[in-house]
Amino acid sequence: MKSTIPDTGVPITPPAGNGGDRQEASLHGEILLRLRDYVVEGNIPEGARVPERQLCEMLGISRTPLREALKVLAAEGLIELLPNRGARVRQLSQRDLEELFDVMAGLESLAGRLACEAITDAEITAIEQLHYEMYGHYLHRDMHGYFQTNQRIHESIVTAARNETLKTAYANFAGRIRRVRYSANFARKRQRWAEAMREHEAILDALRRRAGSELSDILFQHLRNKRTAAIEHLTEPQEDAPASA
Amino acid sequence: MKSTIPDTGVPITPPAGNGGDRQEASLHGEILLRLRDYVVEGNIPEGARVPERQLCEMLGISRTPLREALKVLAAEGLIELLPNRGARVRQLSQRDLEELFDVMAGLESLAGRLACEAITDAEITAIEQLHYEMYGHYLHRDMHGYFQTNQRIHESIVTAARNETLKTAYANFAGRIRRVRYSANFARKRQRWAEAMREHEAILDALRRRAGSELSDILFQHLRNKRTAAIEHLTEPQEDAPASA
DNA sequence: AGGACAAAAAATGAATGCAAAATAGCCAGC
DNA sequence: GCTGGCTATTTTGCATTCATTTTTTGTCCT
Repeated sequence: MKSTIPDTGVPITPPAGNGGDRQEASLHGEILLRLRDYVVEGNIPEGARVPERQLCEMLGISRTPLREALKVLAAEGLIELLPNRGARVRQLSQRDLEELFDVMAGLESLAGRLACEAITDAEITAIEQLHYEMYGHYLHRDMHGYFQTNQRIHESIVTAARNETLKTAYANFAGRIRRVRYSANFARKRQRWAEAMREHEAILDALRRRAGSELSDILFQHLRNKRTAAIEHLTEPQEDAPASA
Repeated sequence: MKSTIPDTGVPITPPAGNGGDRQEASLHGEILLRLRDYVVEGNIPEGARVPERQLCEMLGISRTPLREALKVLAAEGLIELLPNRGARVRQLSQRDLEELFDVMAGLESLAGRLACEAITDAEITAIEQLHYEMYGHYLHRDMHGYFQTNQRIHESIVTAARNETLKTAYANFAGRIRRVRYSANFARKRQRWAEAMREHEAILDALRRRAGSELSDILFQHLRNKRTAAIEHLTEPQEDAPASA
């Protein structure tokens, strides 16, 4: 008994309906987007075998476009394709996660450096706004809000870098990590909070001064610390009160 | 007149023969590798339309595995897939190239930083060796040799970073740029040479001292300068010729 | 002669069919 | 009772086929 997928009827979306608004003419493109989200959101257990047949039924399509989508997801590193053995959700070892975090750190570090060359005062103001908002979440111990705002800040920096290639790569790696995040549902350790806030202050400061190489350093360290916290959390899942109420 | 591909009989390899030694069981994987090389090496003119039928005949396969490979190449950014209009070799604008170079700079900068944490004395010695070899090419005005050795040095640094994820991403972006390099066949400007050599000295120095954040900075600047030279070369293809106008 | 429309040809997108490989199920033998 | 080998079923990989869409070409009208 495999029980490949925790099937709940029609998990992804109604097979027929043109669900998402995302403009994507081709069927295979539509499938790709849906499957990617489906995998990223952690709906398939790690390392689970995913028979094409089953996915086809779920999505209401034939195998051809599905297989095309699978190949792309494999190239993106979300799943792996064993020859003659089908697709499995890629299992990330701790080492893989460390590597991913480091690459993310490098990309954000780069984003900060580039942002300093191109960012407008208005954009900085917007980020300051987010920063204060995040500080509010911090004071209210609102982890979820904090986390979301934090993510928006980092995305703003990447956007300010004015580099679509970077942005795409960033989104790709972020997806791979997010998959784990959804599954493990790890949150930041409380004790990291104060430290992270201080680091964010420094980030803003360097950004205001357009100190590219300095910001680059700070961002790398910031992400490195994040990495450490995340890895520790994975090996020791229990941490002070996790769920926000 | 379409003349989509500069067809020379059977351009890629004999359709039947198991050409490459690269172990890749599946046909689609084999196709992917061959097609990628074929595109990277610039055998297809920019923006040229590539009828699937023609590629199928070239490769001696049916359309199914070919289309799978095309989807992957599109995801990698080497080609683009227009709906119902087939695949075209992705045309890189000057802006695209700038972005790519910057991302490469970011990745190498990251590689340098990580390398400082993990590199062994033996690896540093090996890089020093390459450095001297490169210096020899520089003295002999051997651009080709210089270029190759230079590439090996940068690859050594990426390898020393001990991060397979980074290495894969690096290879991907390098491929996209190489495609242009093959096509445009641009080389370094002579006047950049001396400067580049000095920068390499500084790279080695920082590496020896394991000064991660410093090396990160130097590498980024080094690649940035490379970018400037490359872009200038694209707009003004003449080498050494009076850059004035 | 030039342009617009229409039909034919070709190319793409997706579905189906078929062969090979892998998995599982089963029986015999130890 | 367990292991080892053999067969049946499932699943993957690729080729082929069918349905649209696009592109080309030919013709007619102005």
